[in-house]
Amino acid sequence: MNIGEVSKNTGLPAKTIRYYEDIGFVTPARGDNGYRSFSEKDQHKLVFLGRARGLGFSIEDCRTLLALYEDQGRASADVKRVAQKNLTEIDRKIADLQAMRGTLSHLVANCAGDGRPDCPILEDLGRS
Amino acid sequence: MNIGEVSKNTGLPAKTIRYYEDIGFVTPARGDNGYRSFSEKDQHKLVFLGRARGLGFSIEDCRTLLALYEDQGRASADVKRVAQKNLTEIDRKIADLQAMRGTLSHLVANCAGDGRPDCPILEDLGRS
DNA sequence: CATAAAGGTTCCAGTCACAGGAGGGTCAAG
DNA sequence: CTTGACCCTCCTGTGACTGGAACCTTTATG
Repeated sequence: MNIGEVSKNTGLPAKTIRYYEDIGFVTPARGDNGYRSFSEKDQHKLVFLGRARGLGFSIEDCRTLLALYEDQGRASADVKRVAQKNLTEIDRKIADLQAMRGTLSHLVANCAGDGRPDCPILEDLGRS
Repeated sequence: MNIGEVSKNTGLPAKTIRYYEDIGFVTPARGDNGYRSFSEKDQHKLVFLGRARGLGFSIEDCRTLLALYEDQGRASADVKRVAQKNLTEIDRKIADLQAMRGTLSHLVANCAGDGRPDCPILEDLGRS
């Protein structure tokens, strides 16, 4: 398969797939014309990576997860630890955003949003 | 004031303050020794910026907000629009993270996390 | 058969908002 | 006089791609 078809099948942009090759996630064969030639296995790996990224795993975590995926002798504890760490990080990000949201929505609600210059949003940002 | 004191007062790293000068947020005077010399007003701007960044506004939005802050003839509608856009963006990010969290917490909860290789997390990522 | 569109290739630069570090100058205390 | 704490500029790196230039190959069409 050429990169375009794999892109369509996996939902990953061709640019991203080339990048994933660069960083060693896949090593597709090459045709006589220099075009990448992806196997089913390559494509399957890319689907795996797309899902892992979609769950917020970093590239380095994806590398770990992919290695575990291909290691039949893995311990599920190793997988769980990586996932748990990511989950904790996601919770932290959510909490940060909720805090921002709390303050910001309050300020927005109290701003008249008309032609006058008085604005509680700027007052809050500039309070001494 | 030297950059160190301003850093302490504002909570912003000196590196960040220099960066904010680079991008035109502040233009502190310079002493004969080449050191930056910050006025109260410079410091106040930096506090403003630190708060705005803390509420998730992008650098470009901060630029807009700072300009509005210093424009006595502003319309609060302009401020509100910027803030509302940021709020919408924050909500989108929260929703994305909540979706990840939902899937991931479910998978983590179902993973034994022991020495055996069977793992619902990898099974989900690798499903065909 | 010529050509044009669509797809492929590499390589370099840009994104965002800084952080780290090298290599140096300046200032206050002992 | 030296030591250590500041300060300066300039360059590079971060994460995970994305955009674009310049070029080659394949496929469809007149």
